[in-house]
Amino acid sequence: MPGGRGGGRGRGRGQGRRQGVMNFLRPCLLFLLYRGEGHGYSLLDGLDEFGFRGRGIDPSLVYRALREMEEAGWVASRTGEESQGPQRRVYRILPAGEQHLADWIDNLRRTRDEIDHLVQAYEREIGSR
Amino acid sequence: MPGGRGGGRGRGRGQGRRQGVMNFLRPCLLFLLYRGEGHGYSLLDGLDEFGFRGRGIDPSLVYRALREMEEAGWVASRTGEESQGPQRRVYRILPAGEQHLADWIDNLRRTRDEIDHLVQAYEREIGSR
DNA sequence: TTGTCTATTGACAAAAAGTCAATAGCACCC
DNA sequence: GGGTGCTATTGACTTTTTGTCAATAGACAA
Repeated sequence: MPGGRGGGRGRGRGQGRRQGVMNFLRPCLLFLLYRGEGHGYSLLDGLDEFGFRGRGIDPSLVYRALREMEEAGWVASRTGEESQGPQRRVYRILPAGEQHLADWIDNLRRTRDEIDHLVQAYEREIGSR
Repeated sequence: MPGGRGGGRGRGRGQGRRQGVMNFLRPCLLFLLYRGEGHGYSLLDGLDEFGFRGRGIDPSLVYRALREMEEAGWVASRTGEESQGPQRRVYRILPAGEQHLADWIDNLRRTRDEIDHLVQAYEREIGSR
């Protein structure tokens, strides 16, 4: 996603949107859950590995994504785990979510290859000038 | 862009949106113009190379993208070229557009690598189970 | 009580993307 | 001449996606 992986806050309300970032967020979250259950903020921290540096995304976006995936039946949650503040809502992946993740990874491979194709075509064009 | 590169028409008005597709469209168009000027429908056909199969995107989206890039100062157009129908509007890239394309390609490399990172992390996780 | 940190939810608003209508011009056929 | 099909472009309505920030809750410390 061109320009879609930048960090930092937007530039005011609704401007400078990083395109497709939520679209990458969901597979990242699903994968983190694949590795093990977690709650909102712990998953937010885990996103560091995928380019979302230093809580580089608004926490409410994480919660929205988790809620949507739960509504889709890919993950389930329970409340009750103690924390330093309010109780945590802990999410875990479901079999349907694992299947969806596998499909998503396939799509991501395809996407990666298509981006690569454009990059290489550009490099060839540059090299021939 | 997961699921965002599928072909074919959507499934009714506004449903089943292919996410981020316009976001990939613009660098593709800009690259095609980098290789040589063209008009709307010729560029639409040129997109075949990048996964937009068989005019796999609505022509009006191509024209919109071209218009926006012209407003941004990356490309310029002229009318007057004869066709089998109405006159064509032929687009060509400008120096600002070439610079923007170079930046965009850099971003795309980064995006490709970030997607690859997730894919590989998933494969490692699968392999260790 | 106030401040800070963890933790979650929600709603408004802007941006991005999709569909399809409308129009124009040429060639060909009946 | 009128109709059809193809090339070619523009536009507007609608839906979907994404970002910001407000609000609330609970624990702990000063």
